[in-house]
Amino acid sequence: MNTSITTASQLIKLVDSHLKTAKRQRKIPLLAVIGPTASGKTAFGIALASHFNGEIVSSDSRQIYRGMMIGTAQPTAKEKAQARHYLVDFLEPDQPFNLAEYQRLATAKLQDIEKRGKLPLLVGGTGLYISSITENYLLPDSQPDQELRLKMNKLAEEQGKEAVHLLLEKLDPEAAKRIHHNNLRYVIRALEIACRKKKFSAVSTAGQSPDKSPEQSPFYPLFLEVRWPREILYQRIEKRIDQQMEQGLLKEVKNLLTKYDENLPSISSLGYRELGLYLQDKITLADALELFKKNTRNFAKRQLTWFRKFPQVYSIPGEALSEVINDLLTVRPAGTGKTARPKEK
RNA sequence: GCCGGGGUAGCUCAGUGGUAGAGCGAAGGACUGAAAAUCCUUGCGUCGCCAGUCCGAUUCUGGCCCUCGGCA
Repeated sequence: MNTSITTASQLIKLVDSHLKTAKRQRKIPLLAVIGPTASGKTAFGIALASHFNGEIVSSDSRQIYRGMMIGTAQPTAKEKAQARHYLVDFLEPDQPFNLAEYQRLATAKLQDIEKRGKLPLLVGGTGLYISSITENYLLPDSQPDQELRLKMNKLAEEQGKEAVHLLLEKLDPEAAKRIHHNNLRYVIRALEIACRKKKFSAVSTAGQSPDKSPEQSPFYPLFLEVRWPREILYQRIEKRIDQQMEQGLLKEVKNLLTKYDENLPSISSLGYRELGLYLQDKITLADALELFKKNTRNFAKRQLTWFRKFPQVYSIPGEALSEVINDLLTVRPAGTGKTARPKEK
């Protein structure tokens, strides 16, 4: 289901009623601002936070890294002054990070915000991270195993990806059926889980598909999606990349590459990878920018695919966004906290 | 104006007397510990226009239009 919201008053009404329902259900209300890259989530999130007395937890897998402010479009200092942000700009680019850790950190932060009487917001475009919170993923008890990953990657190189998939077929036929043999990354992860289950077979539920339990989630999310016509979105992506270049993205990338390995997940983010190719003289700057833009468009498309599966989403047409933001920021007289959520108990 | 190359999918091009394909792009999809990652699926388009030959032409012939290169 999908409903369109075009004015601030509609939005305020919607949020107020959502807060009431959450209270009735004894859950923590959560505003989840979603949308593809360059759709305007950051500004929208800040306006919501400011209007509803909220604080923002990022659900962006790349804004977590330090020293990557331009390329990942982290909130600026000015924006951070308008609303508190968490899980942004806090991790060195060579530090490992993963879904489980995100889920743990984000959950704790969101709960903490609520305890302090503020409204928690989740703002960002990483579908997997969002879902892990809003759908309450129950992650399998299986740590990443770097040694196994290396071994399996080597096996794939020597004997082909099918060889690795064949291994999975023996250990977990169900998972093997679900995962395409070319998707080496997924196959290896499934092997990690399968090996773990084998060791602790007493408690395993073999071959079960991944689990979630939204009913038992502590949160009651309201999805707000910023939506643009496809062509306009692509124009915005192009424009933003040009702006990032003007802000000195090339210098930022250069700086990171002198310190870090180009194969790190952080450094292989959009823009960093393409500009890295240019800095290594492998392609021209014009080609790098074109590739950067194309890859970003493709990424936006994947994000949209992910968001389509959320059951109930309220969409704000991009054309109406700036007025909504403006109204959110002006409706509430500054400092009175008049429309702030009343604290229960 | 003359000589030559070419006009086929959004782009670059391959190809055949029985109405066509590859790469790129694009679109759609999957996704539970690397996720801005990783992976899967999808190609009827007046084969430049008009006429002729032929059972049949995108493929051959003629004319026209357009385009690129060379010479003027």
